[in-house]
Amino acid sequence: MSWRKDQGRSERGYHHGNLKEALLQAALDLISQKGPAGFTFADAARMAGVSPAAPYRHFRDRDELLSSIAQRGFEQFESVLTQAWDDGRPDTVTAFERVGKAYLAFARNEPAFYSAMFESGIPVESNPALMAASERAFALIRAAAERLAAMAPPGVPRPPAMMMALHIWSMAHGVASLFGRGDGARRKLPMSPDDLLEAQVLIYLRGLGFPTDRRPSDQKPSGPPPVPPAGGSSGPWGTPK
Amino acid sequence: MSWRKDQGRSERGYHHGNLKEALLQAALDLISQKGPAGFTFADAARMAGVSPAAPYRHFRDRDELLSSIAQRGFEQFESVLTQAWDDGRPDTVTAFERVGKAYLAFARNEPAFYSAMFESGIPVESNPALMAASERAFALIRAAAERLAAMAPPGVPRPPAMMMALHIWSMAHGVASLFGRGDGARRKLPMSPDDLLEAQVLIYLRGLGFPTDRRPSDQKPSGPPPVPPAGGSSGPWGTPK
DNA sequence: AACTCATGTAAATGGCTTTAACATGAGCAG
DNA sequence: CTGCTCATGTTAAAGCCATTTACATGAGTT
Repeated sequence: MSWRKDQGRSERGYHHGNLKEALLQAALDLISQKGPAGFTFADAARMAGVSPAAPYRHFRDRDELLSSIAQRGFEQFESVLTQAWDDGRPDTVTAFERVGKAYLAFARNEPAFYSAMFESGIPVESNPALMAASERAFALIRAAAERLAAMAPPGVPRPPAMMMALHIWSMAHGVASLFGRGDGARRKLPMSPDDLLEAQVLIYLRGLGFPTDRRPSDQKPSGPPPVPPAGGSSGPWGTPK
Repeated sequence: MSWRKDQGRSERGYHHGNLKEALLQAALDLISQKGPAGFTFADAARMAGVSPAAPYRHFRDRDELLSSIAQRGFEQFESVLTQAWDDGRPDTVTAFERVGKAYLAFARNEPAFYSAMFESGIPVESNPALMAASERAFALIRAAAERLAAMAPPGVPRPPAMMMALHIWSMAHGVASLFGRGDGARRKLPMSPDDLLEAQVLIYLRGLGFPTDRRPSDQKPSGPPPVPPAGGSSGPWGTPK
């Protein structure tokens, strides 16, 4: 299977054979190097070994390529989050935290995707497919929030799952975009972005009345844990770790 | 005072007289219209009524102009937050919420500044003046967090103010950049960004053990309010408002 | 073998960025 | 008032991009 164009160099007939993929990959590389702004259509073409006009056979324009990348990004994002969620196993809170870490890991490991998705300035709502992909990703977060909300302690008004989902997303996105980028993060922190987010989410959940000492105590809100006395000896922020 | 170049039109000698300011203003307009990416140096020059090369007498290049704008943005930002904080009057929690609203208002009303500050891709750390301005703005948030932390309920480990500040900033930035932009916000919400953030912060503070029923009960943690039973009848999210 | 259509290329247009050489005129020295 | 000088503008030009149009290639089909 190595007979076709090997590395876009000399060996390649008139036709590339897989240009669309090559362009997406090239763009991804370029974006991770120079940001979504620095990326140029011509560069991607050059990197794929074709003329500057060739990409137009596969993408209406530069923005469409960017949109495609963002869309793929959302798809991978959804996939990654779904795996992390693992349908709430072994228990809802643990799984939820895993999702948070997966979120940050994605932002860190796939800065190109992440910036295409959230910082490229492309109008998400203008592209139905893109928006659908985006919503599928968010749906995972919402589903997880739903499960969390369902195990809210009894006797208190149950928090709207949608609101929780939006809050969680905001926290994750806030941490990721302020501190968690692979690009050598913008600012110095007293703790890792992962820890920062984890503490934040735990505090938030505690604020909703959830027990946050994480045990497989799921599905069993029988013993009324009304509210953990707000910080035993193991708060969400340990001693200077 | 209206004799000088009035609107960059015909009446203007060889020299503009105030080009630097005019360029900054023009860039600001352009960015708010087309985003930090769509903004072009040449456009700004045109808008100011000068040749495309003129701006180079005032800014090394396009990026320096962007940095200048970001810096001014941070300065205004700091000013706005400082006013909102009002040194914690009438009480810490109220003032704190005002800061949150001011944060979102800034992002909404000054999208050009906000995107130059957080989404233009300019490396903050490379420009000392810019970074300093950024840190002064953050210092305000940290100072407020410090005050909040100081009034933490007794008997529980006091949360690190720095961590709180980072958390609050993440929440505000997360909400602002996901939902709170003037550009017709990216997604539909069941509640306003302001309410979303307020609820989030309240839940978070409650998670830290703070009383969140907001009264001028400051400075007076005498009557031990250990923890409000996590959601009386007035949770941070009212009935569908 | 001839056809056709997707996929590439070449060349041209129009912008933008940036630089270099030149022009203006505002402020200051005499 | 007369000149000088330097900050501030202008023109012109090089080099890069995006995008379009006309043309070329060749893979798959008939």
